[in-house]
Amino acid sequence: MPPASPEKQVFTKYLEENGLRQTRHRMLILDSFIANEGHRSIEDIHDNVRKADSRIGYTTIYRTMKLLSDAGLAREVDLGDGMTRYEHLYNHKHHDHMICTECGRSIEFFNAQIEALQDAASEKLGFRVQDHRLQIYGLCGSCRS
Amino acid sequence: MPPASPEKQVFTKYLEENGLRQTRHRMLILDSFIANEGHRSIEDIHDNVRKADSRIGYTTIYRTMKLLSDAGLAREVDLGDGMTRYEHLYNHKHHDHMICTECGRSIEFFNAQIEALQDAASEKLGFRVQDHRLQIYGLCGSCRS
DNA sequence: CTGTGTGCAAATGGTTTGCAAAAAC
DNA sequence: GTTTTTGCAAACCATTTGCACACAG
Repeated sequence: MPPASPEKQVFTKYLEENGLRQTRHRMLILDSFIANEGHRSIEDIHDNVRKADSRIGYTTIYRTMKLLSDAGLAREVDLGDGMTRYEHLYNHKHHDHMICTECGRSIEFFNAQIEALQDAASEKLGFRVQDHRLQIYGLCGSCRS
Repeated sequence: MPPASPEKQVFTKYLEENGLRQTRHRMLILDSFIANEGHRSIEDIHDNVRKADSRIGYTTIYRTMKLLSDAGLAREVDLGDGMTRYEHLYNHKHHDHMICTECGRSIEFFNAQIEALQDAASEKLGFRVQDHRLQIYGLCGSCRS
């Protein structure tokens, strides 16, 4: 048997520490989530997980994705399309998003200077930063022509 | 008669240009909106406008706030409390928000360097910026102690 | 008058919840 | 066997829409 993926180890540990059970459904959802990159909606994940077990319901996806977020494996992102999406957090650098208002595609980017300035600006206002989100809206390369 | 406020002039012009009518309800909503600063929900505005005319319904607030946004007088902000809020845009400098995860209060801030870096980072990725939103989550001065 | 604006109630759509049955331990 | 988890359906809640009536131009 191959060693469990680090994400699975993190999740298992999280479940144990919180007195939660390690169920087959939760593990299938984790499997599907780590096997697919991107900004995935509950519907996306549900469709994908159903290939492994067609009896898994929407509700369980909602509840499990919340657990994965708490466990630090997933991050909720709001791309402005009216539904919560989830992206990988484990071993993924923090980043922000540029969202094309024409085609809806989103580009991930990271800028260390912006990050540093945010911290500095916050500290100056007496604010202790926990997290932040930056979305830039505009036209992507293909749509601006 | 005092001259109409600049906001009223902008809105009137917007309505004319788009073949829309200048109704009493729309003007009352604009009055209420420009008379109160802050991040106001539909419910806030509705409660306030009803003091002037108790027959104005929720629906009209929704529809009119959308018009005010289109006219460039209001901006939708998402403070993560599950409802759309509106803030003034006319003669208000662009700014971003720090949101306290403890008390929910939000602080407005502006940092020219961050703005410039965003534009530069976008341009480098072939992105033409139209707008952007930055929310920093953390603990405000009163809550961090 | 003619056509737009409005209020009400009902519909919508993503998300949450109550509860009995199923699964984990 | 006891307790947690799950699926289903119903509830929720902010927002939108259909429609008959009210109002602006």
